[in-house]
Amino acid sequence: MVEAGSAARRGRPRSEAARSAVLTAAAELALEGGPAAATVEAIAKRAHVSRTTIYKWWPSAASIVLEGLLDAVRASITRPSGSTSVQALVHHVSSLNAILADPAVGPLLRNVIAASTSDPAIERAVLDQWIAPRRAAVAVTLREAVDRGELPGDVDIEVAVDALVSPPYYRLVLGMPPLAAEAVDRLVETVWSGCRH
Amino acid sequence: MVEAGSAARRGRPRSEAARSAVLTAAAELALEGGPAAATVEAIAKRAHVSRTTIYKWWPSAASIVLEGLLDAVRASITRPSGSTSVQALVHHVSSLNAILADPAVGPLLRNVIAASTSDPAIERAVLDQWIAPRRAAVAVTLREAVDRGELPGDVDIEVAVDALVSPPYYRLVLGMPPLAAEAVDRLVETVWSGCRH
Amino acid sequence: MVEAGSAARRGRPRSEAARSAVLTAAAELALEGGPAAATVEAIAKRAHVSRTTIYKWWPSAASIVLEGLLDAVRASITRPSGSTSVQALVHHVSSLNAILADPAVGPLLRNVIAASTSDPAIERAVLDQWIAPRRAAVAVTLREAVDRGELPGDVDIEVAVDALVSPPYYRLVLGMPPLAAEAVDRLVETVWSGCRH
Amino acid sequence: MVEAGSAARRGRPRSEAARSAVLTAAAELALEGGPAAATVEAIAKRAHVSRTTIYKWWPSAASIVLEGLLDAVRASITRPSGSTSVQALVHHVSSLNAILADPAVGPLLRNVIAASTSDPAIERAVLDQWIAPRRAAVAVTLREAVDRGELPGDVDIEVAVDALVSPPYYRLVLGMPPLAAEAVDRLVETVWSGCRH
DNA sequence: TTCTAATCGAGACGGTACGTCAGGTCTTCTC
DNA sequence: GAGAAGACCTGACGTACCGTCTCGATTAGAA
Repeated sequence: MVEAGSAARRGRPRSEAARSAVLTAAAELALEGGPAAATVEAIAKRAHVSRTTIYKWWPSAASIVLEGLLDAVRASITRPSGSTSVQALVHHVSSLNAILADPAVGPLLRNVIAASTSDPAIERAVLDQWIAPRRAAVAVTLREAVDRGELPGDVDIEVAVDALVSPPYYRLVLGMPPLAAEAVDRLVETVWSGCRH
Repeated sequence: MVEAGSAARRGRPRSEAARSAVLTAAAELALEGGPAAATVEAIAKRAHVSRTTIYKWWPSAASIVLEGLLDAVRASITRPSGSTSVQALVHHVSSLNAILADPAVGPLLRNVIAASTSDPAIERAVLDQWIAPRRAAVAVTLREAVDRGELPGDVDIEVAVDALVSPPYYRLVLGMPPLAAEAVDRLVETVWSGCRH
Repeated sequence: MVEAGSAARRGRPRSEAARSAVLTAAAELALEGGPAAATVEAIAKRAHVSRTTIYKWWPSAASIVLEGLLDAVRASITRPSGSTSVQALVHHVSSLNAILADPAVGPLLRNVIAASTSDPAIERAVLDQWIAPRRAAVAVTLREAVDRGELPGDVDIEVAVDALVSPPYYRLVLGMPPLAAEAVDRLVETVWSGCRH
Repeated sequence: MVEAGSAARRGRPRSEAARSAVLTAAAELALEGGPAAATVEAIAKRAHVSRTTIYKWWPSAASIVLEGLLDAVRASITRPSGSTSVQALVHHVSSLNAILADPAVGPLLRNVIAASTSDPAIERAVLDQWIAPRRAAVAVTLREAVDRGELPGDVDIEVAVDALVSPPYYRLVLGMPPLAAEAVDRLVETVWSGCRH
């Protein structure tokens, strides 16, 4: 999709100012007034960008919010070097929980997840670009623990990942209060020791 | 909402036929065409009921779907007598998972949860009438296990409930495949033994 | 199209206020700013009527202008009793010329004729409801003159009608100055005596 | 607009291929799909020319159609030498009628006339470059007849011209069937003898 | 031969209006 | 008084063209 260096491109280049204004406006509107407020029309007006330009680059308002979200939390999956498996898991789940509890991120993600119900493209993007990499990070940590003999070889990784990452999403999506930090610790400990029999 | 016997009521009584036709039409439309298809307009047309009547009794299309949902799975929370704690938990989580995986229920609930994002009334109703009773059933079972000494007294019930019930919702809402029956078994076993240290 | 007395009609009746506000607004806009100004959007705004209501009753902006035009000049075809054939023809052509030269009518008709180029429905309506009755009035007068022996029996009525009524339209549509009253007199005299050989 | 010989112009010269491709494409589109089809966008696409180029040379789609029209029928006004006045008039009106009835010309002219309603530049061009020369040819013939004593000196030339040339335009613009050849003959005879008293 | 001036093509952009859809409200008549 | 029918307003949708604006590529005469 992106040319390698030289590639001369004809025509007027895309306006980066317009793109970022749209992303910002969408996020602000969604945070202020909920998903219903982030219409293409309102975004265009606030971003001082024409509606046609928006439709040229994005298929729906939800896709704009999603792109802004992915931009904002890009590279937020880190694994602390020199730590025990449990510490690594706590780090993963804690940072996931923190992101979802962040008042500037959680509501946006909730909107996007709601939109994914009626828009397969959004659903795919959420799964591929948001869910999958985060599940993978947890799964890798668990598999390394199995390799090191810390966990038995018959552990069902998928089930363990589900138990670890579901609660923050569940609470976000249903409008329940987010997990406290200590609750996250207990959750990880419970699942970890449950995996060891 | 429903009066007790005596009140006599003047005028034409509410049509039960209209109510059930509306609920059925809403469910069918939502299953056939997703959330976007279950508009008040379409429901009215399919149910052969006037739009005015619908607006008189329900505030939104989502509330109709929710009411139909609650009608359909009323009294679906049962606890098998004469069973071990683990068996009871497996029963609870399995039946929850089965309901959410049911192609006639899951999509509807997913719609309603999506609608709860932008409608506080729906959010409240989902929490109070759907989520709370099911969490309570699991929590009661866990507390009984603590009382019987099967689990230590310092178990964090809320965390354990989260770990047990979140995965089916998480998978439903994100459009992932539902948990297999054996995965449910392993999930309960993992959390149960994790709670025992 | 309209029911005779009894018919009782269910539902909210059509708003006559809205209809006339739309017709007035369309005429005003078309007179002020030319055909390009009389958009459905602008008409709706000026008439304080919603766009949807307009689309419910009219298929296009031009059809609104046309309806207003037909309303305004309804029953404008009269034939003076007790007059010679030539006087009757002068009357017909003069009043046609006056209407087309009327600054409150001519421009509107010109707009509608322009719209008829790209809209067959408008074209049909103009021919049937505007052109045909006026041609018929002239043709009747000519045929009566033939019957009375004032004109020979082999006169080509259609050709004579064309010669009499075309010039005012021609001048209107091309933006030329309208015919003066005396020019109309001379036109009728010329065609009349030309028909007598 | 056109340079006097020598001037030599620097820079890339205007592409004649582009010009004629645009004129052809505009005519084809207008004939196929009516005035609404001949948009600048569609013309550009069919002519394989960029929109910018079109806007550089023409102010509107209608002006393109008009230019093509004038190109096509240039020098179509001829007067047959050695003929009576009536024959010359019949020749003029017949060829005008034939041009307007030509399925490759009439619809285009009708489009352009419609566009003249909302575009003063088009209106001017139509009057100056299309209408005026044709009226002049007829008027000259009539004046020669007066000079030769075939017509009385008090003939109103303008009125006579109107009566002769209006009908074909009138019928074209309103979508009526064109005049038959014999009808043209009768029209000229009627007006001619009407002018002689 | 390089400059320089004009063209042409490609495509992004801000706009305006389109015609449609759904949400809600209101008015009238019927059961 | 409930319900049906239907007119109405509001607001957003996604699309089509408009006319303007950068760009780069091309083509010639002029320095």
